[in-house]
Parts: sequence; C-alpha cells; structure tokens
Amino acid sequence: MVISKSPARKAKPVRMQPKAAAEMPADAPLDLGELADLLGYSLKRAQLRVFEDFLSVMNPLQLTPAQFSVLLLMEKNPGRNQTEIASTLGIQRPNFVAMLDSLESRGLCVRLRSVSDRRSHVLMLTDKGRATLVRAKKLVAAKHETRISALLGESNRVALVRMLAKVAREL
Amino acid sequence: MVISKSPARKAKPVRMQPKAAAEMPADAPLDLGELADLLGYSLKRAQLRVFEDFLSVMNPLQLTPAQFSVLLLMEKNPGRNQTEIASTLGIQRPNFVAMLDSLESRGLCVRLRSVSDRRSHVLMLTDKGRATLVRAKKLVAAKHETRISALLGESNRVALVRMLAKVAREL
DNA sequence: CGTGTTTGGTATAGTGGATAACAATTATCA
DNA sequence: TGATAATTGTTATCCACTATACCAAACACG
Repeated sequence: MVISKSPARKAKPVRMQPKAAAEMPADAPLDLGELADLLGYSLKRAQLRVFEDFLSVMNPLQLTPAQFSVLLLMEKNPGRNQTEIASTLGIQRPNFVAMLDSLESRGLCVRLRSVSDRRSHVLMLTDKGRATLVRAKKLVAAKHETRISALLGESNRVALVRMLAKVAREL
Repeated sequence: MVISKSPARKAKPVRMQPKAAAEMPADAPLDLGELADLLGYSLKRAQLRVFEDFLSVMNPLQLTPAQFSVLLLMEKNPGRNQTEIASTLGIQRPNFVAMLDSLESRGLCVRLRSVSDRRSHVLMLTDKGRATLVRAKKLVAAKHETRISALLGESNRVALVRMLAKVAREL
C-alpha cells in the first residue's frame, strides 16, 4: 500500500475557537514578519511581477520570456543544435521539442539536419524570426527595461542584475 | 473550430544545412548576448537557485518555501482565516486547501471554526508547528541566508532584497 | 565489426497555478 | 422581517511547466 500524499480530510474542523483573544482590527494588512527579509520570497515575488510586465509588453508579438530567450540565443549562436541551446537555458531536451515545434510552426526558426552529424538539428532563425526579434528587442528596451530602470535608477538596475547573476552562478 | 496551439509536426526536417559557414569551435560555451542584461532572465535563474538551496537546507524538516511562508504568516498573524493568509501570499484560495490539508495532517497547524463567522476557519499553529518553525528559522538563518550573505556581503544582500521588494510592489 | 554514447523525440507523471461552480453562512436593504 | 447578494471553504478541472524513462537513428571508437 502506498502512503497517500493527498489530503486525509475526514474529520472536518468542528472544533470551536478557544479564547476570544483581544479584539483585533481584523481587516488590517497582515504582518509579513521575517518573510520580508527572506531573499527567496522577494525574489519570487519580483520574478512573477517582472514576467507579468514582460508578457503584457510582448503581447503584440505573442512571445513568452522563454521563447524570447531562445530566439536571442539562436541569433547570437547560429548553427548550434537543440541540446546546446536547451541546456544553456536550463531547459530539459524533451521539453524543448514542443517549444521548437511552436516557434518553427510560426515560421520564426527552422531545424536543419546537420551535415556533419546527421543526428542533430542545426537551429537557425528565419528572416521572419530575425524581424520578429528586432521588434521584440525594441519593445523590451522601450517599454520593459526602461520602466524598471525608471523605478530603480539605471545604476541600481545594473547592480541588481549583476548580483542576481552572481547568485545564480556561484551560490 | 478551435485554433490548435499544439505542434503541427508533420514535415520532419529533411532539409539540409545550406552553407558550411566558417569553422567554429563548436564546443565553446554559448554567447548569452543581451540575455545577460535582461532582468527577467537573471531573476528567474537566481530564484531557481535560491529555492534549490532553500530546499536542500530545509530537507530535514521537509518544508517547501511556500509551506515555510505559510507557517511564518500564521505565527505573526494568529487568528486569521484561510482567505487572508492565502491572498497575502498570492495563493489562490482553491490551491490553498490542499496545502493546508498537508500541513494540518502533519500536525503543524489546525483549522478552527470561527465563532464570529461560522463560514471561515481560523488558522493556528500547533505546538508542534511552533517548534518546527523555530527549527526551520534556525536552519534558514544558519545555512541559507548566511550563505547568501557570505557571497554578496550583508549590506549588498539587504540592498538586493530591498530592490526586489520595490520591484514586486511598485512595478 | 560490435559496443557504447549521443541526439531528437515520445510518453508520462508531477507540480503550480487558474477558473467555474457549489453549499453553508453572512451581509444588505427594500 | 424576508428576499437577494456576497463571502468562505471546497471540489473538480484545466493548463503550463518540469522531470524521468525509454526509443530509434546516427555516431564514436577500440
């Protein structure tokens, strides 16, 4: 028998509230306590917000952050295969297949059978992919990164990115 | 008819690589290009790494970041109901149910039917929950946050958290 | 040649997050 | 008061993302 990880909700909470503690406002914002000082918490919250903003800015081009990063890598590293691009981005190779299917079906990139190793597919941007990437970069620069820079100040934004990269790399 | 978002993989890439471009090292690390300057990218990467470290540090207590944050909120805000705790953490109420089931089945907290509003469940830490939280805090402080502080310097770590909170709040 | 490895791909499962709907309860207000 | 609306916890789904096992084709290499 397998130990179930799912809820074992049988006895519903029929218990009553014990003591009627001192009257509280009851509608005041909650106290985050040490949560506010936890790096992981603010990190996650900020990441969700930044991705949300990125998505809304990129709405006309219908590119997710992950798709945008793939196109960027293809542009700067033409001729690489799926394994190389995927692993650089921390994407599992099986999960990269559907992602490429999507980009290729939209005509943004192509898989070319490599002449030197017929197992691998060389990835290349199409003209449409390059044009889309140009527009995407402009959107990101004009409406996304600019907004963050306006909020933090450009030097702080750069320092922030540098610290995050260090954490990602060296922790 | 619905427009399918799924892959339309029919024609497999039988095309051949066109020109044999200039010889490349082929095994050099890829160039991240503007990806390295994108806040969203380093943010996501750092978040994954920090959560990974948190999980390994918290391994003996088997607490995820989300569970830890719930316990912290319960401690600092006893007597709040599920909706209040969940919404403060950005958790959808339906998704919070299974999470509470798990914590309650482990004896870390209880749902008490409120005397003032019999719809809602007042959330309280149990003694075991409080004891677990004490141990968890010590682990996080000693092995997690300390490590990040050693990497960045404490003042930088504080500045980092402050900037992230600002982004999460004001972007 | 035969063995082992790599590559892209399939199938599948787990997890996190989002929405619709519902019963019980409370709030609102004519 | 009584009818209607809103809220709370919950269930049932659904979708996106991630992780693992496995496979055939192609390659590496002794």
